[in-house]
Amino acid sequence: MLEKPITLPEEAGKELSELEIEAIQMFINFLKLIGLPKSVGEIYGLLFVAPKPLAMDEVMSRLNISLGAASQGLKLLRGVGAVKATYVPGDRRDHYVADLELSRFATAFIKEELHPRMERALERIRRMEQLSADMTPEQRKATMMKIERLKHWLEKGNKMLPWILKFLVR
Amino acid sequence: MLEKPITLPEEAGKELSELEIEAIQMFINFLKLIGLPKSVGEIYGLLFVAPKPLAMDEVMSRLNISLGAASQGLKLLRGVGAVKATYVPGDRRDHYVADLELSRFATAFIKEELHPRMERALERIRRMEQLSADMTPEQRKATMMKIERLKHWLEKGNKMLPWILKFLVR
DNA sequence: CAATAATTTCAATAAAAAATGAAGTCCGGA
DNA sequence: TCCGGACTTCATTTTTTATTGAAATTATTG
Repeated sequence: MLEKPITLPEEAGKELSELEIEAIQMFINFLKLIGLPKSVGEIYGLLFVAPKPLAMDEVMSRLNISLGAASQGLKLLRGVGAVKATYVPGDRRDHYVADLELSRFATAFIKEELHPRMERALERIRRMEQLSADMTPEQRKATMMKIERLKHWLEKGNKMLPWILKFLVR
Repeated sequence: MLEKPITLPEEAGKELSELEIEAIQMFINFLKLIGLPKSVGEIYGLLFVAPKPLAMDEVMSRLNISLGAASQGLKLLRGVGAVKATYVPGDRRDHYVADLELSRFATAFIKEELHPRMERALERIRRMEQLSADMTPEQRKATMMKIERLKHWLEKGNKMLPWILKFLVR
């Protein structure tokens, strides 16, 4: 084993720079939009402007968040491809870098939130069509019209998604 | 005043039909996506399939939600244009109908959530550019590259929005 | 204009979501 | 194989958000 670098307080706990603060706030706001918790925005924001890979405990101490939040946040970000683990020689810890391709958030959102909900909505619509079968003709007509509207809208959304994705990715 | 129709329990508190339940669950899920609370989804779902305008207390008793939730939910829905008040002769209460144009939710979301956040993000980016001024040339270069990425992405989003809106609305 | 129904508001409460940190697991190296 | 740091998990706590319902406000009508 090489020299133990003693405690090496390094920059652990160092104050956040103004740049970091701006980036972090920006990502907190954006990721909140797609339902991600503050801590995830903080982590991504910090890594986004970081000039070099950061280890989990650096993330923790810079942001003053707990071990659990750091671990779970990084896990989620890795899961959507927004953060990558990199190897740093001579250090046992994993180090993380932000993937700068912002569209990863959009694609993850579409894949994990939008798509499943659309599927379930279509199921419900099918069920509604069945249920409208035993209605008075008059009621049935009105109901079918509404259901048609719903379907139409969902289809429109579904058609738009691939287009949006193509536009966002690269 | 005409004959007082006595208590007229009418259909107040009547069980929800299966059709209503499907519609309600569908809208709970969808509206949650854009950050609206469950009660709002319930109200809109109920009104969406209702064959006639409903008064606030009907909404309350059918859904078993409180006076406050009904009032606030209807207010919000009226605010985004998703629900209209209609006049019902001989009844003092307001009656509400769902506007079937689903795109109202999308446009409200874009106008009230997305747009403001984009504006604020652009301000932050400007601030970040200023801050990067006093950095070492090397750091500055790396930072500016990242900022460019952000800008590029925001612009892309901004360009896409009108298109999406045009597509969704009618 | 009094009486009362309909609705809004908002402080208090409940419910849901996120953060914490201790206990447990998983390595990698000696 | 045993040790110790790095990380993960998850029951508990904290924070945030939504709901409730009583009081205040605003009609409506007789």
